[in-house]
Amino acid sequence: MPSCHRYSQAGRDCKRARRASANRVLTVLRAALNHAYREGNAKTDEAWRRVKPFNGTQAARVRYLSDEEARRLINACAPDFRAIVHAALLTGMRYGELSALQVKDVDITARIATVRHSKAGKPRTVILTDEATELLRQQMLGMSGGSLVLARADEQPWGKSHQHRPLRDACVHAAITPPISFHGLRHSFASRLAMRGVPMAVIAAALGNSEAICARHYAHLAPGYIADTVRLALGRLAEPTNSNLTQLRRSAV
DNA sequence: GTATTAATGACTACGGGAGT
DNA sequence: ACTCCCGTAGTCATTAATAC
Repeated sequence: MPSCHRYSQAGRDCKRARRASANRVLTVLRAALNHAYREGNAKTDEAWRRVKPFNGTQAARVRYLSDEEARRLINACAPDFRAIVHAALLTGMRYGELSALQVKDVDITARIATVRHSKAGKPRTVILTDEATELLRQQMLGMSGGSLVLARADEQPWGKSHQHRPLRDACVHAAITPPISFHGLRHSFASRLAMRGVPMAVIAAALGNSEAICARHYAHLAPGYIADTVRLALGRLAEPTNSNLTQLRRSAV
């Protein structure tokens, strides 16, 4: 676990994260207690009904990389790990999705990839940019349909936790401070889109998330988009006319 | 490198309040 | 009474961190 710095932004977020975790524990505990109450094993549920979760725990500011940091990070990775990091930054796909991606899931001609088993349980299509298409095409050269597109140098699949140390080392070499997690690469992808004014609905579709979740994480990165949308939608209420109001003298205000 | 635990992301279902 | 919207509860999957 990262150490908390009491007065820094990281420290405040660490505190928020602890409170969010406490809320989750409370949720699980309350579910168990409610079950016991429904089964007649508790006389009353009043005690835990009075416990309120911490407020303001859902507003974490996501950590993301600037384009320059992302380039440094890619360059600092070993070749096999570099490919999966690069792909994460270009597609926003999760570590588990990338490490399971097979040749048959990638359509170079249509420039799409299919995630057959996403976290939400539903398959989804990932749009590939020219850069992402070229990256995957290079990876897939000479491979058969069932091969993993992004495997380790020893041709074994990237396993659980295999990303942690290489990414941490790459962050050190690339002078990325604070270091970023693999999931942060997904946030970086979405943040780049948000900062370029891409609508939340489009970002949500690209990530396979709900629009509400995306808005929570990335809306603050797109103030220009929100402002433009509001201004465009509202337009003018009335044309300016000659006012029948007299401007007050400064001394009268 | 692997196993385990903690933390987080993200979904659906549901209930309450506001509006009609 | 009904519908819609929004927030919360509950849950599961995934990722991160750590111990060995």
